[in-house]
Amino acid sequence: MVKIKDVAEAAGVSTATVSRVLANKPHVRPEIQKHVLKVVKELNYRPNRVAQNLRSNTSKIIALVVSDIENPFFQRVSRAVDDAAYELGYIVMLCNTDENPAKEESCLNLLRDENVAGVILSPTQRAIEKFSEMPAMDMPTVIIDRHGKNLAIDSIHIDNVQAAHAITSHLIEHGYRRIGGVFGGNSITGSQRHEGFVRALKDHNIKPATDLIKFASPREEDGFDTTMNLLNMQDRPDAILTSNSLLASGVLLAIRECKLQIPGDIAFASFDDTTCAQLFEPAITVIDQPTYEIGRTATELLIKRIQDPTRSNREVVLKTKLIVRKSCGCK
Amino acid sequence: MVKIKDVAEAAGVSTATVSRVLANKPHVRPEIQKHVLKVVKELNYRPNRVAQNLRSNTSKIIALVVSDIENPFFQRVSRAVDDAAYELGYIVMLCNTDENPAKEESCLNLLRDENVAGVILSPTQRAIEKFSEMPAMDMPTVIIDRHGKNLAIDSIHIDNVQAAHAITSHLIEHGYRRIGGVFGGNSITGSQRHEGFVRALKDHNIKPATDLIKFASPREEDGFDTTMNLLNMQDRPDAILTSNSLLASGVLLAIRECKLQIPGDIAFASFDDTTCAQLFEPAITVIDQPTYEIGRTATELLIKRIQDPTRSNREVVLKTKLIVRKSCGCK
DNA sequence: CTGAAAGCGCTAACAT
DNA sequence: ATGTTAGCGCTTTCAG
Repeated sequence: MVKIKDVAEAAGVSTATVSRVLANKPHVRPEIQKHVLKVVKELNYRPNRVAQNLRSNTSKIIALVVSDIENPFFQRVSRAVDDAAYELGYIVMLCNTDENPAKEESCLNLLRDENVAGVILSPTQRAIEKFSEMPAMDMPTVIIDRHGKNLAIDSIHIDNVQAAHAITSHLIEHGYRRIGGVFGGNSITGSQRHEGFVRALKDHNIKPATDLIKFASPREEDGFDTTMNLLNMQDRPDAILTSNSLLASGVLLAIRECKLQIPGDIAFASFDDTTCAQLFEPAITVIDQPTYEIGRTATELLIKRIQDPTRSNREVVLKTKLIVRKSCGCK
Repeated sequence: MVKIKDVAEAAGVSTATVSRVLANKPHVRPEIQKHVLKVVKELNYRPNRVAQNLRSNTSKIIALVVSDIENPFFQRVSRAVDDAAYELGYIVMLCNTDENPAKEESCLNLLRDENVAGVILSPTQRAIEKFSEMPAMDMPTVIIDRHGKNLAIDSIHIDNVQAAHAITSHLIEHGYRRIGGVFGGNSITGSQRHEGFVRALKDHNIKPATDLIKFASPREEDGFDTTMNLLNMQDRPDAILTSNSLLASGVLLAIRECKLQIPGDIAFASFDDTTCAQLFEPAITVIDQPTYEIGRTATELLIKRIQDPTRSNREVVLKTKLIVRKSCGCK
């Protein structure tokens, strides 16, 4: 491997000069600069990022830590982060916490050990609560998808309560009354959407039936099982809302298993406008989140914070869109 | 930040001893070992991975470089890689090449600059061809999804030709004769599946109609556009096969746009058993790849190679499964 | 069994 | 404008 010393010798200058040229620092004679660059190219020299990192405490790696790598929401976000990071000369490290605080902590610590430049994080409930106690949190960080109320940190998210309220109200206004809710368990997102759901019911003078409200881990199988329970009740719901697309698949599978028609026998609505939601017959009414924009904005916020750690914190709230389709036609 | 020197001083030993203890090296008195460990814990010391990397040339980061981060196939693979890596104490860096050789090269170079421990790569055609000339390829590498014939490298993939042959034959045996093919353009995978498709036709004495064979970039919109062309022909196909799930969505959208029934008006089959393929009515006949296993195996192969760079290369070929569903019922 | 000291490849004072 | 040199935090000979 060719190192800076080799370049310096070949060019007949000191390593300091080579370093200056490569960093585009001033105080280098243009002719020398040119010559060094030529030698760099000839020798095919590439600076060792590890050494640069150790010496100057800078890194070109940012990390994206998500709670569920298989959720289409995060997949779309990570595409956006990857695009934006690449444009800005960074590469991204993707980590998955499975909504598991221990895994999250170990992951964050590892990232700090690696001295990454910053982190985009969808935190667990626990991380939000213990934020200040987590040593890893001295890294530049931006939080996505969730947020702590008064945390001194950049965050970007949607108004989950409002979005859930909107889509639930839509169901109610189309005549549905016994609405079942299947929410992601032990995630902030899930509980906020649950809150919006309950509020919408109350705002329409419907008493939330606790037996119609379920929490499940955000996986297809759990969505399926939970829904089967719901559908096997003596007085089954006339509509179901889920808080994410993984659960949605499970719900749909269960509805089919019970040979129920949508929306004739039961209406359905969900979060996240996936291809599947569009392709399904009837197409699914959903809350569409600006996923790509969330990822891009998060990356840009993070890079800005890396460049200026003292800048004031921002909380960006992005608008969602209710996309009305056939899956909850009038009752 | 507490460093090894702090630990050494607090424990009344040298940094060398602390290092030995932490690396579980022999020749340390048990009592000293115990004491050092205690101090490490008290001080909450964590070794700086960057310094370790620089000094000893070892890293705990492996990279996963995929051609399309939005393809469910790679998403499932990356979940598997992430799981396996985590278990083995590594973290993974995810990069996306968009099937773009320039982006791929720049990404690989960056990874080498960062001195990552190894790479799992779904290479572009060009990378396979120019393999030996790519400086980045001195990293431990395992290739997934694609493979070069006589490359001295670990690889893991399925038999694309055989799989495409099988699913095409299935269509033919169900009476379809004018079968359209929509394949991923400029990817090895796409062309191999195309090859299997053509072979199956020939083996059944059907002359491949060039106007029924299309290549598209693996995105929903391109699948849609391409299929619209196919469906607007005077003598449209009676069945369509696509080589990946992103294209499949586009095809399905186009078929709906033309108000055609599956399989009544037109049959459909594809690669990759996604949730969507199961949920769609009628459910889609697909070739199911062992995606999770591909990711796990790749990770395990990579770590083994990292630990022993001299070990002989392996080419692992995994079996696929034809899952027959309603989308190509008898004509 | 343990410590002193040399460097991994680079950057940034500090000299000149 | 350029070179000299001292580390960044760690591991690893080499002595003892």
